[in-house]
Amino acid sequence: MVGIRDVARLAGVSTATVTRALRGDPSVTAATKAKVQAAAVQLGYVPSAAARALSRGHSNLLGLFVPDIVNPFYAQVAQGLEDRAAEERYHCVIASSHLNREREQQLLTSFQDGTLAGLAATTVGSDESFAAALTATRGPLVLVDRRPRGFNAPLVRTDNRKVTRHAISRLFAMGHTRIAMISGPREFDTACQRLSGFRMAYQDAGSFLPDSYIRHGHLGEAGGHAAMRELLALPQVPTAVFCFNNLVTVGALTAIRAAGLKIPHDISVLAFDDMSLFPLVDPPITAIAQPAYEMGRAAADMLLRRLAGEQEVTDIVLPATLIERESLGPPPAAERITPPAT
Amino acid sequence: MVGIRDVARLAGVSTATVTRALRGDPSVTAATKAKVQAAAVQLGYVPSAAARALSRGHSNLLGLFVPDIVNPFYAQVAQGLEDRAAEERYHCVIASSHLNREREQQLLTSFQDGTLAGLAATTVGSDESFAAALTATRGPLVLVDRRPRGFNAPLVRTDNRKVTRHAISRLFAMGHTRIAMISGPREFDTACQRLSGFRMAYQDAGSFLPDSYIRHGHLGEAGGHAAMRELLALPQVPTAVFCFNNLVTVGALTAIRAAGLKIPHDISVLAFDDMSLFPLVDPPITAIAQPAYEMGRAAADMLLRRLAGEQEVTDIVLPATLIERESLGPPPAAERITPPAT
DNA sequence: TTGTACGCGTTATCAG
DNA sequence: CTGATAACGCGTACAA
Repeated sequence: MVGIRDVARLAGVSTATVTRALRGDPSVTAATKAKVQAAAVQLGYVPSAAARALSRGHSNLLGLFVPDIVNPFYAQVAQGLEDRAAEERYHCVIASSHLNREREQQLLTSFQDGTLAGLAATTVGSDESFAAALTATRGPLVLVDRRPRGFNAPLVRTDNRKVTRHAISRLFAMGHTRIAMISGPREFDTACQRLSGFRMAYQDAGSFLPDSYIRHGHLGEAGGHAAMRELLALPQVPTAVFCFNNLVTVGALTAIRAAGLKIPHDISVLAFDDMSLFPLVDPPITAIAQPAYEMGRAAADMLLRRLAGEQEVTDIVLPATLIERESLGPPPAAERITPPAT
Repeated sequence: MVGIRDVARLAGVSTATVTRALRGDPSVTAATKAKVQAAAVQLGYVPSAAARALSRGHSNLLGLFVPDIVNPFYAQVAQGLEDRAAEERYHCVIASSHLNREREQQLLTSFQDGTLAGLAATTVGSDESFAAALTATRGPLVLVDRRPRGFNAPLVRTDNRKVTRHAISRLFAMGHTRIAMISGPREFDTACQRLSGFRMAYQDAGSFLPDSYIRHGHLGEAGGHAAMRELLALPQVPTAVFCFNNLVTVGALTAIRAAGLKIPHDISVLAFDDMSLFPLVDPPITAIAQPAYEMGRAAADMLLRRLAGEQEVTDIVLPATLIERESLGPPPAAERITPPAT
């Protein structure tokens, strides 16, 4: 283990000078700097991260807590975060909570030990103890995608309501009157916002929205699948579905296929969150794409700024865009003739 | 910042006892242990990760270097690694190299500073300096998926040759005689192994394999796309294609679609690496699925074992499985009548 | 069983 | 511009 003292000795200077020289401190003669650097490379000296962290008071690690790194949306957020962090010589600790409270708590604890200089998180926990743990943290905190109740950390998100309203209006424009939504848990502000946009589109169209067309609390492929089955079992089957997120969409798609229905001929499908394979799906899926990568970058940026001393870090809202493919079409002919009861 | 001394004071013991009590050392009275724990929770004491790492000589962080965390294959590896690591209270630092040598070197340096206790990596670098850097590392190293030349670290991989040979034989059994392969870089041992299995299947079938049916050095969606276009421009268009990996498959699929060809009617497609959306693609893609999650777990396990003092850690080969869907079919009728010109 | 005291490798303060 | 030295917070021989 070659340490800073070895370098200092070889270069004929003090350890303090070594630090300064290596950090490029302007108050060091070019000559000394050269000597030190030469000694450092000759010895293959690399400063100890642990010692540095202990001395400086914080590490060069940014944390990212997400529900599931396998979900491409979060993987992209991670990529954005990492790329931005790398620019500042930071690295990323990525952890998946699987939407599990215990795991989240456990992760939080490991953050309290100062392993991380800052944390970007998409959490599910909204209970008191959780919020307390998250707030009583060592470094800056940034929320990604959604903000659970009781948190006041800055958030980076997309304009859920606006895009949703816009996208759903397209469906109405195509002649649909019976559009359903498979929504997420009521506690998710994202679910609320998307639902809000959905409702606004209904109002804009002057249509009536039966409660049964909104399936709350569905998450993941299984949730999407179950919700879609419920929807298909309704007396008045909807002619279009709006899915809360990518996984829910996949589940819904599977259910529709299992039921032997054709998209968009029998039913139209609109997804929130795009996926790289959506263009190749049968049929290509029309989706609302969130700028996941940019969200990750923005989160890292906010963290970095706070780490650099900046106090005023506020929410940032990024635009999502509707990517039109082929899963949206006019409602089935029969439906156009027989308007829905009620 | 509440430190160990505060806890010691409140509990009326020494710092040494605090450490021992908290670590569950058997040489501590149940009574003292209780006192200490009470004091610790009362004060909300959390040991500093940096101080601990400095003192113990290594952190509780495992590193994972992959080409691209957005690639679902690596995301699954990451998930497996993290899950296994979490069992041992380790966390994961994940970094994407984007197959970029410079970035890999940079990442390597940050590993040399002791940030990581161990490293699992899927690297591209095979040059001398890179190997040297990777070997002159602080903690144990495990290779995932492939081993570049010059490395002697243990590897966790799948039996590429065997599955490939098996899968390709299915194609021959269906009547194909003109099967092409879009392969990866020649330096990748994975490419060599899959190519080897491919060739063996050709031998088993007693068929002749023209050089033009093997496209070397293709990677990513762009690579797959380009290679597929070349294949489609051949005088004797192949009746089936085997794609090196998931991204290459996507690119090939896009090219086939752009050419207006139907799968499997006009051409059959076999993918290496499964993807969650393959069942929904038009048509559902038949793929060779690698146990990515298990590979990640295995890698973490090997690292953990070495960290626990075990010396004998050897390669581990996991089985891959062929998942049959609908992208494989008999060759076009015309082809069955007119055998390929040598 | 428990306490004392030192080491881990840097950084940063404060003289010079 | 450079050097000596005190933290940083924990783990652990060694002693009691």
